[in-house]
Amino acid sequence: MPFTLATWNINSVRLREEIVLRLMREQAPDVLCLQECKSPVDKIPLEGFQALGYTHMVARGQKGYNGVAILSKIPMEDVSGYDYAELGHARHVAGKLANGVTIHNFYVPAGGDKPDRTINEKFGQKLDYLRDMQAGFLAEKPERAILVGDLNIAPREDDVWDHKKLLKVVSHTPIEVEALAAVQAAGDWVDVTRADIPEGKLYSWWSYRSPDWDTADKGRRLDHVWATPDIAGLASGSRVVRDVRGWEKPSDHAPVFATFDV
DNA sequence: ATGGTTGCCCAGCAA
Repeated sequence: MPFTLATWNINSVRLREEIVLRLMREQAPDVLCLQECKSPVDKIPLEGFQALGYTHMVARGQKGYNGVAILSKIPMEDVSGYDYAELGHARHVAGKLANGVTIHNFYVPAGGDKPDRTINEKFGQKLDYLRDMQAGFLAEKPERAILVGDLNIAPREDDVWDHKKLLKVVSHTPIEVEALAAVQAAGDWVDVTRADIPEGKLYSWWSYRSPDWDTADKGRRLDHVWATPDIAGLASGSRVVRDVRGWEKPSDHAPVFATFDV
């Protein structure tokens, strides 16, 4: 049975409950992975989600910051949660679906403004987090797994609006791109979005600070869908639903979708 | 080089 999955940095699930419901109604992914819920787990507004068929959830939360959740129409078991870099942040949750596929949902640290760990502790935390992800996947090779989330790195030149201008901007620096490539190699992860859409500019995030985000189109592809080689070939239909960035009271991220015929 | 916006919750940090 094929299922469709979406990943979306929601930037407060409580403030944006209405547009989560709208996405569920209009796009109806079977599995919806959220990041930056900014809510304790017991304060996530579940009633409306359940009424639309999303009766299963695994989540990690904290007050005010971070927070990840997987909402699913498919039964799902809570399988683990990593605290990479030992930050004490709610940045990872995983669920094993009844079809045997494990979903890892990550919110990688953004890394602050300056791409230099000697003067910016947050950048060091981001690199440490990526290093620990790499070690984790080397220690335990994932199988029949999908990794999604806001990885806060746009790896390719065509994942950003201007490669040269962003080489020293956190999210597109060579050291981050290399660290992300090491994570990907450690788990043999296939970049499903770029396997489906190999050519051309593709973004999933546009800053709130750009007044005319759609026309200016100074975006970055920070949100990713990866899969292990045993199921990556079953993926299709990848897309960024860009319109969502223009909905009322939007998140600064648009959701990324893929379908897996497992 | 700076400031541009938003969310948390009411100051200032994080993104």
